[in-house]
Parts: sequence; structure tokens; C-alpha cells
Amino acid sequence: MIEVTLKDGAKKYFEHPHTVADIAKRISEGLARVAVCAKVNGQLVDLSTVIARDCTLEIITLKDREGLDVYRHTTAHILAQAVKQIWPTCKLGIGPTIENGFYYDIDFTTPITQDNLAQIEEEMKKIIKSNFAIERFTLPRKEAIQLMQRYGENYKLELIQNLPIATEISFYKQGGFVDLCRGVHLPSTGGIKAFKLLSVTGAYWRGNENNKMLTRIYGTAFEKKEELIAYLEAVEEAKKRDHNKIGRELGIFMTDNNIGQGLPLFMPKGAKILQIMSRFVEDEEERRGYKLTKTPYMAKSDLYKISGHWQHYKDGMFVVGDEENERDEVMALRPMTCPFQYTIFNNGLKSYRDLPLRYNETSTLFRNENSGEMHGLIRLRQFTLSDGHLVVAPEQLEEEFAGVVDLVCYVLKTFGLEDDVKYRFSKWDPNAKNDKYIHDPETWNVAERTMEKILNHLKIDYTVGVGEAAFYGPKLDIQIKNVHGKEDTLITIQVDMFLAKNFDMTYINEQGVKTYPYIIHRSSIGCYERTLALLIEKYAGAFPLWLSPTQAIILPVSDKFLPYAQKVERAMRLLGLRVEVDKRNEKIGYKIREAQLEKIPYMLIVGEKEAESNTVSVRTRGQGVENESMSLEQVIAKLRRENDEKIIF
RNA sequence: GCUUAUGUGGCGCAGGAGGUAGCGCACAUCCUUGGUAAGGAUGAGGUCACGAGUUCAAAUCUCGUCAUAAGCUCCA
Repeated sequence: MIEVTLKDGAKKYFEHPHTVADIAKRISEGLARVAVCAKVNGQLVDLSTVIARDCTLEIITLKDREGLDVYRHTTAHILAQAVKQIWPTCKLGIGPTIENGFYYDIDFTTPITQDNLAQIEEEMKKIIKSNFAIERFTLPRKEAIQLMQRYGENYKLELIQNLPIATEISFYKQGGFVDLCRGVHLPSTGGIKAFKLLSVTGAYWRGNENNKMLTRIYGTAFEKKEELIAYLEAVEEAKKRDHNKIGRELGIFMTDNNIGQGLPLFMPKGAKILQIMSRFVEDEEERRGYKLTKTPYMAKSDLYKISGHWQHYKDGMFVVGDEENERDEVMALRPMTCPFQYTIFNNGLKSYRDLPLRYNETSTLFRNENSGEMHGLIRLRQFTLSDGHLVVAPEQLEEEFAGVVDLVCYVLKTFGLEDDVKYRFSKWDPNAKNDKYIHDPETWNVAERTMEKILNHLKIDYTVGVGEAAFYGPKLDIQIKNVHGKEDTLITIQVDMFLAKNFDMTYINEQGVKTYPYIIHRSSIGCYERTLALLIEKYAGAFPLWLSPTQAIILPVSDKFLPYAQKVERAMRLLGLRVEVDKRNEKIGYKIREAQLEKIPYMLIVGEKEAESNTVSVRTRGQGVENESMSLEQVIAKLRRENDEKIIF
């Protein structure tokens, strides 16, 4: 007797082994129709898997995440089969599922372009229509290798060679096509109802830039056509919020061919927002006991040799002067602020009474990124960081770290971003290339254990990123996704274990002994440009009042009321509100439309009625909102309150 | 840096089988002084990213450079 325990706890008994598909049928015909695969004892398996022993069984459908992944993975195999049929000489790499679809990396002998996607889709449709059975089979390692050699699949061969020696190698066969694959798959190719190939890009084999670049075809698949269409529309919709598009449309920033990549120009509106942001951050830091510094944008190479940047980060720096020429003084634009603030700390002997010492600086940095890496305001060659370093005694580390986390959370909340971020504990990778990290496993372990303790104590919900640390220490990175779903670091808090020693930073402790301090390297809102990008996307350009470059625009109904409009403007400006008057000789409907498109929070309409009664007609940028007539004092009080309390709607 | 695309007046786009460019918005002037998402007329503005090559002739073809987008690698 075989006992099968279902997800709801019910038990089924069978005298003989049955396939998962059969068991599903016995449970219900309806379930059998929607079954995609199953979990047996928690392990994902094909429907054809034979159940011969007692187990727990959960039938997976397309409503489950795993089911959808299986469905998409099968689509990736159909893509591979189609490509092999059209270009028999191409070699297959890997074809996994990703968050919103799948991709397949393929080495084409003759490169293909986006124009070929339609052709491939047609071939895929034929394969789907043929409804080939998808059969799993396994081979011993040796035979698996022979099979892949026979097919000439050298990438698959490499994958097999990296599998543990003992494992049986599994393959899937559909029609005349065989692919190395762990599985799981649909029972036949006909199960795919809606898919689309999205793009062709390059991707290095095994993610290593020293390897050959293969062609990556991205695609997605859904249970129903309507879902596919809805997904594609949602992607298009998201692109409308793209900061790189609306940031330019709204006159926040621009770029210029003659100025260069990664060097945006902030126009008056963008510059205003950046100023509001940095004033807020600097004021808040001052309130929390930070001391502002202002340090040079460049330094002699000597400084970077002490900090280790010369050894670990030279490719990322803009070096000024020729090292080969003895008469040149070799300088570099700074990629980080740390060594400068450390130098300030070192000016004068420090006592334990000086600690914790919290330095902050609105710091402009320069990093020579590779040309393809720049992206809108998110990846730049020059950017300004809300940077800072806390020099603390060992026993102060935890409290100060917690203080930094508190500041960061407060700042995120004020900008309305607190629900959009994820925390990542970024560790070093002991197996990384020699020069990526300072090699001192013991210190790394100590620092990482300390940080882990602090994070757990603060009850921060984090993921771990191995190989994501800075060259000098582990980090708590605060991650955020942009409109394309790509994740970037917004804020970083690091425990720096090496640079203090390199710079011989010490303080005299209570016992009169020279001691190395701990250093927390942190930013409070990250780099302003990147944060601005994320804010543009979050609010689709309709910033909260306190961040809006123009908070209200006064719209006179006609020229006759311009004097009153200007009176209102003066009154509001005097109290620190950022207001403009639309003086143009246009109809009121036209001016409203323009203000609406500029996403100005408030429109104050003034005409005969208002001028006589010393009021304004208030319209908000939200659609369908009734206008409200308010006295000048009322509207000023309302806007000031909204501004001062940094209210986010 | 690599892969695939793109680069036409301030912006968004047409066109371009090689024979010296169009539209909409914006801008200027005039008419209209109009009450909650585009009133009308007239006009100015570009040698089609830049450089080289092919050609009688290039914005249109070729190559290179620069820039932009998505992805890879890298990273705040």
C-alpha cells in the first residue's frame, strides 16, 4: 500500500505505483486538467514521475509561482528547439526562468538581430502546434558527456563537467530535440498558450567578462493571451514613469554630447530639488550631532596609495597628470570621501572624550565608469553623495550603527521611499580575484560577525549578498528597484576595518593608551542624483509639495488681473513659498492644462471675484478635484503647513 | 568595455530606391480679454550627431568617432 498525503492533510492509498498525473486524475478531473507539475516531499517533479512510495504530494498549477516558472522554462526549451531548427550549427548555453519570463543564451555562428525574433516565434508556434511529448530521461555521466559531444554542445559539456561526479544527468526530449536540463517541464509542448520574445542582447558565458559573449534572447509567457497583453501594457505603463524620460520632459535635467556621458546638467527645476534635498539632509544631520566638512575634489596619488584606492580602485579613478613623466604631479579626482575626512580626524590628538565623532559632507565624487554602464541619473561619472564617517570607540559601535540606521529610515520615510527598499547585508567573497578585496580573512570575519550581530539585534530583515562588499569592508546596502525592475543600491552603511589602520588613526582611551577607533562609513540618502531619479519614478514627476521646485502657480483669468496675481505672488514668496505667475496672454483653460502637465501641486486661479474679495480659487493637480475658494491667508497657511510638515499624499 | 538598436529644427515624430527636408507642440508678432485640461491668423527657426570615404551629386550608401536606450560585466 502506498500512502500519499495531500497538501490539505487528506491521505490517498494506492496498491500499485502511479504517475503524478494519474493521481491528480483520481483526485479530480478538473485538477488533472490544470496540473503543471507537482511537489513530492517538497521536491518539484514532472507529472510523469511515478510514485512508488509513501510521500506528501502537492499538485502545482499555473496559479502557483513554481507552476508558472515551469511553464516559462518549457517555453525557453521550445525557443531553443526553434533556434536549433533554424540555425542547426548554433550552440546552446543556459535557459533559465527569471522574475517576469525567461531567457536563453545561445552562441550563434552568424549573429542574429531583433529582426529575427518574428521568424523564431513562427518556428516556436509550429513546435507548440505539433504538441510534442516532453520526456525526461537520465544518463550516467559518461554517456551524458558522449551524447553532448555527439551533438557538439560544448557549453552543455562544460556544465556537465561542473556537476557533482555522483549525479545522474537528466535530459529532456521533445520531438527530435534533446536538451540537458534539471527540469521540471510541462508534459508536452502544446501546453504553451501565450508567449512573446522580447529582446536580443549579449551576455557573457557564465557571467564572466573574460568569456565569450553569447546572444541572449529574452521572452515571457503567460497562461492566457490577455495576461500577456496586460503584462506588456504594464511594462509600457511603467516606462512612462522612467525618470530618464520625464526628468527631461519636465526640465529637471539634460545631457549634451559635448559634455559627455554620465555628466548630466541640472536645469533650474532639478537644481532646486537637489538643493531642497541636501538642505533637508544636512539640517537633519546637524540635529543629530554631525559635523560638516568640506574637502578637496582631488588629491595627490600619495593619498590614494595610503587608502588603498591606488592598488584596488585605480581603473575607476580619473587620474590627472602622467605617471611616466617625472615633472608631473600625479593627482586623481576623488572616488570616495573617506581618506579626506580621515585626514581631518588626524589633525590633532583625539581623546575618547571626542568620540563618537560624526563627520558629514555633501560630497561630489568622480568615478570613471565604463561607457556602457551609465544610465540616466542612476549611474554617473560625477555624483554627489550625502557622505559621512563616524569615528567611534569599539563599545560605541552598536549604538552608533543603530543611530545611522535610524537616520536612514527617517530620511527614507520623509521622502516616502520606506516601503520601496530592501536591506542587503553585503559580504566579501573569499574566492574573488586577488585584488578585489583587501586580503585579511580574519578581520573580514570579525567585521562581518559584528555587523551580523548588530543587524540581528536591530531586527532588520535583510538578504545576504556575497561578493557585494566594498574592498575595505562589509556593508548594509539599502536596495531599490527602478521602473525597469533593475535593483540598485540607494544607501550604504559600512564598517571599515582597514583604512583607519592605514591612516594610523588613533585616539587616547581612558587608560591613556593609543587605540584604533572603529569607523562607520555611511550615507544618509545615498547619492542625490540617484535618489532624485527614484523619486521622479515613484511620483511620476508629481513631487510632494515640499520637494516641488514650483509649489503653486498663479493663473490670472486675463491680463486685467495680473496686478492682483503679482500681489498674491509677493505675499507668498515673502513667506518662503515657491510660486510663479503665468503671465502669458492665454485663456485660463490653456494655462491650467500647462500647469497640470508640469505637475505643479497647486494652481491658484485669480479673476475679478478673487481680486475683489482678496481670495484665490485653489485647484490641485489631482484630476477631478473640486476647486475651493480660499482667502490669501488661508491658502498661505495651508501650503506652509504642507511644506513644513513634508506631507506626502 | 561587450551585445543589439537608435541619433532629422527646443521637444515629440514623418520622410529619405542618392539629386540640397516636412508635421505637431513649443517660440515670435497680431487679433481675441476669455473663468477651470489646447481660441485664431501670420511668421521665424534645421544642411538631417560629428568626421572621413564612395559618387558628377550624400541627410540618404560605407567606415570611424561621439552620444542615447535596453541587456551583460562592473558599481553609489
